[in-house]
Amino acid sequence: MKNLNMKAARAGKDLSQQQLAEIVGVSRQTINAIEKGDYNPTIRLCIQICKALDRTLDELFWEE
Amino acid sequence: MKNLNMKAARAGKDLSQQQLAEIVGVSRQTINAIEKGDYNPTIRLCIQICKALDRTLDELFWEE
DNA sequence: ACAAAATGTAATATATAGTTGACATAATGA
DNA sequence: TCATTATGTCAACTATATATTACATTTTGT
Repeated sequence: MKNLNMKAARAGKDLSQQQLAEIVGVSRQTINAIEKGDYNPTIRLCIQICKALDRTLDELFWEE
Repeated sequence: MKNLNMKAARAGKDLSQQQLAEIVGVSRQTINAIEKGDYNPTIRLCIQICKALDRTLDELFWEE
């Protein structure tokens, strides 16, 4: 399922997928795939993304 | 680094590594490795573990 | 309308998450 | 003390997260 929280938080920081990818040290495609929701990143990458976007794990990655 | 929060939460539910592994559908070695801290589980597994232990991602997996 | 940037999406390759089986030691209870 | 269960750890395997390259489409600014 799509990660719209992450997309919104990234937009709120005015970062492109490319820019976020560079900050957290992964490829643009990885960021794209996570937002698109068709895969399952590692917790360390999630934590990196949270720190880059000033959000918590629960805010960006929790799902019921 | 060791995940003592997870170890404590599991103890609080009186579950063995084996039992938790069965609940979340991974091997006992995987649970052991996560608690021992020498690797990087996927977010979906983290969420499964959180649900099994009635904790949130931030409570069990956030790290400064 | 045009150009540039951002995003979506393949295919192939590599690193590593997670499995399986096995064995050793530590902890627990009868 | 003895048997059982829980935990730690290793080696070899399989599945999948992530990289790289490439190209198409959509968005944005002028």
